[in-house]
Amino acid sequence: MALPQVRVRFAPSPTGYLHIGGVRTALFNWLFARHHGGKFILRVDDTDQARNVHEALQPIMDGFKWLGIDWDEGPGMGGPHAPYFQSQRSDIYAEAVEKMLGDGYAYRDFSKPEEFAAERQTAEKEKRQFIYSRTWMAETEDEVKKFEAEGRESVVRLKMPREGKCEFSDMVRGDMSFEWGGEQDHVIQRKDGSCLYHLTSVVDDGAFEISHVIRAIEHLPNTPRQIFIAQSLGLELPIYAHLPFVAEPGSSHKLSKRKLDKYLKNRDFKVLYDHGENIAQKIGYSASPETFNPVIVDFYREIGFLPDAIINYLLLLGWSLDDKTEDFTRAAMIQEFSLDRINKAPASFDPQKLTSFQSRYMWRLEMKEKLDMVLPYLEKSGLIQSPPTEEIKSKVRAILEAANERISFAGDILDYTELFLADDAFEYEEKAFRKRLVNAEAQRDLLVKLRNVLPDITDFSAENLDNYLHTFVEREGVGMGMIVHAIRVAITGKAVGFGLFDIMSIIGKAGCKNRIDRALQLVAQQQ
RNA sequence: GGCGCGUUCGUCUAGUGGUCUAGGACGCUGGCCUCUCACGCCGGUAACAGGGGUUCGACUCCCCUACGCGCUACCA
Repeated sequence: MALPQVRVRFAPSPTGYLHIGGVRTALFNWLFARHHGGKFILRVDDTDQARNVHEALQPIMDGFKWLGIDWDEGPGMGGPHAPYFQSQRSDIYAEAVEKMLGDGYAYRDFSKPEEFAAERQTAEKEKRQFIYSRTWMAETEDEVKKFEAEGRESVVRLKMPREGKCEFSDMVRGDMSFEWGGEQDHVIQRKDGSCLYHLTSVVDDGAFEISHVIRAIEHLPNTPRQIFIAQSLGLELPIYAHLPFVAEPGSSHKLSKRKLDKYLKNRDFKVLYDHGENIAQKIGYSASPETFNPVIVDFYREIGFLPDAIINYLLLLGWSLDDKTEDFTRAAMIQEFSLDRINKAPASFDPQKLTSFQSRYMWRLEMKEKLDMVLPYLEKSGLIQSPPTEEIKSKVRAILEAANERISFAGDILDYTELFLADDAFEYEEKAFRKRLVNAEAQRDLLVKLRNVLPDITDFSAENLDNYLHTFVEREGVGMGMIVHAIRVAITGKAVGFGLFDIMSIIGKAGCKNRIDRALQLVAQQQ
């Protein structure tokens, strides 16, 4: 069987944000297209909200661009089947509706909404399946005139078959079979002439020559009526593949951006969110829950995630190559991706695992790339000048080298603000200060001794400081632990951090002296 | 209610009738390393939803039940 040209699409409705679940669906489409050398098309499903489409679409396109998911046809790209906005294709849909009407696959329905609803309610009350009586169906001109004379208005409904089965094969689910009789006469055109999703989607899939429809599982029950529309219009059917949805962390509910409050009760989710919020605060980013939310791609961009880490994580959410491979470059995932290794069960979004991918990707980065990622955060927070001087850059480079795996998100560089603030401007953590300085007399005395010999140290490299301090404690007849903590707190204000000798070297001799003096002074004040 | 889909460690998953006393990863956890934290290394914890079949043999095939989710819109 020769595979036709692969053409797939992702059809977002412009909502103003890019949802992580949507990215996963788009990713699978994109990978499938790239794997087969086909086309990935972006179509804008804006039949409902014609207003502000541009504004609402921009974040979605920006998100995809950032993630490196590019489209061959669609907004900003054009293409042989333009326009790619459904709001600009009404004539095409109207024509399709006329054709279906003419061929008897659809009919004008003059029922009033309340009449139709009444029928449905009756059926529900009697606990039987609702099937429209078609009492107000008009198929001839005379019938139309008769109903119009009564002052009725019409919509166009599908004239669904009521017998037999709709059978099709799904590339993820296998063979599917639905009773036609279970289907409703869905409305495809409103009385104002605008068309509904099922119609527009099928018409466009046909027009764009979509070969494979890869979408979320919630569309599976919609498939029979879409097949009916496609067949009525004489369109070739695409091959369907329905993806399991992305669920909330630790639950089987579909991930939704509206339930942020609820997700924050999940520990792992909250950890990620708080981490992000902390960074956002330091760079003065106003965190609106509309977009600053771990369900939305913008969140990750703001706090310094790597697109590749997100993509790699998402790839494995419902797909796997084998029992061990986890790291995929773009080239590798394009090479290996196939629909038949997609899982059937919903996959729940795990913030911890995403974070672990991010950390690994971050650690592996070349120094230059890491530096480029991190500098904007220092600039935005006002800790360094913009653009940074070479001197600052080499300082940041030294910090990155020393901090190493401690930086997982680019914004984590802001955990080391004390290394950029003036010697008398950073703050001391109260608890650490008390424990390591105020209530540690012996250690403090050692610190004083060290401070006094500080000017004698000519080589302030980390390596030499290491040697020097080891000799120093040896001479004093104590362990390293006796001096290290006091120094750390005195010069950084914190109880934890990366290697002390690195920190000292980065702060420099004068800085260390100033900071130790300041700390000792503060201790004196407290006593 | 009807129809449909799904169900392996807490989570992502491997597994297509015997190689499974079920493998990997994240997490959690014990230890080592060590100036703290992190990294790293070594070890541990933990799963086939339940019940019936089919079969010499079932995580794998069939049926039922339970649970979860979705669709059943003049939303997409």
